[in-house]
Amino acid sequence: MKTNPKVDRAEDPIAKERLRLWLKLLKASSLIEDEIRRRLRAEFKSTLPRFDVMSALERAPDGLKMSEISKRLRVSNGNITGIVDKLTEDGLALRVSVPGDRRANLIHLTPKGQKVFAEHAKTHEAWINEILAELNKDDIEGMILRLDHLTKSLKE
Amino acid sequence: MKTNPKVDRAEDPIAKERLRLWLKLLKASSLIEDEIRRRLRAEFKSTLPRFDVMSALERAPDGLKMSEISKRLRVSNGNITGIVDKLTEDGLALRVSVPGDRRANLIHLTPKGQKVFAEHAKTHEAWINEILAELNKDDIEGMILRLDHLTKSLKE
DNA sequence: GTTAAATATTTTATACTTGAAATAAAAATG
DNA sequence: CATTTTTATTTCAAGTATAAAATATTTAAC
Repeated sequence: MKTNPKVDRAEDPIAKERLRLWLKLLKASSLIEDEIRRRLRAEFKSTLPRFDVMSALERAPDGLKMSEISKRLRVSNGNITGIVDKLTEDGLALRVSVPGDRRANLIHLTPKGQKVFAEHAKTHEAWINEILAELNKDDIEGMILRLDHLTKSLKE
Repeated sequence: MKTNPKVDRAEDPIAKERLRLWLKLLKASSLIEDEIRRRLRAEFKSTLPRFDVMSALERAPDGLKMSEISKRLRVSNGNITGIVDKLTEDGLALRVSVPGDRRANLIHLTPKGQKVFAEHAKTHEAWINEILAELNKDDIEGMILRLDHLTKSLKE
């Protein structure tokens, strides 16, 4: 059986390189993410989703609607319901009803939540600094440039 | 209250850059990963963990022990138990007992599993090629180099 | 060769995640 | 102003993930 290289083997060599890049990007990202999750659990008995929600709330002094949180973190509404429930049980967040719209709530960090998050955020930054310590300024700027390019191209 | 800039504000400017890099790395990686999960679900009614397990099995013609799968994918044993259970129910994988060690099993892809995975893998590669289409050879090689550097530094 | 240690896997409790369905309220349409 | 559509959120079922405990078996130590 004859094969026509133009058709049967038409794979770009560059397609394989793109796949290789993706696998390496995923691996690096997962290694770091797993380590952060591990430390959040061990040091603070917390989790990355909780950290992410608190981080979003921290930057919104007037509170955020549930749908706004899920939009910013790109996760489902139902997911946010559960995480905010837990934060509320732990006294870290509050649902405040919106006058004039009985469907919605504005979620706020409590003062305790602000205090807890401030500590977590500070430690988190130190962890990342430690984990990425081997990267110098050129490495960092080089990667940021290319990641910006990539992320921009992903949004269409 | 006087502050001493050498102590109170001792943050490296580079620490902030490392954090910025991490957030961008995580974002790019999550965007791609979410898209792949979405397509696996929509096109194949499958999931990324199932794809990953089948991919590991495909490269091991003699089968893999449960512990070997979880080691390669860096996930817990219990997790692999559940995924292999599902693959087995669907007729895609098999547990084969190891003569001389009644604790262990070797997990294999069935012929159906091989066929299904071959199709998924081919499509997956095309998706990545499409998703990363904007990246040229220089971008790709530049990122691969830096990611290799990063991943290497993460393993100590 | 019995006891102790290590290995292989499963089970359990808890948490995260999604998409889809359900509920409720507000806004738009006719 | 009654009906439809949109918006906001929760609930649900199913799958994914972990750490820790439980089982079972093998290997090592004495």
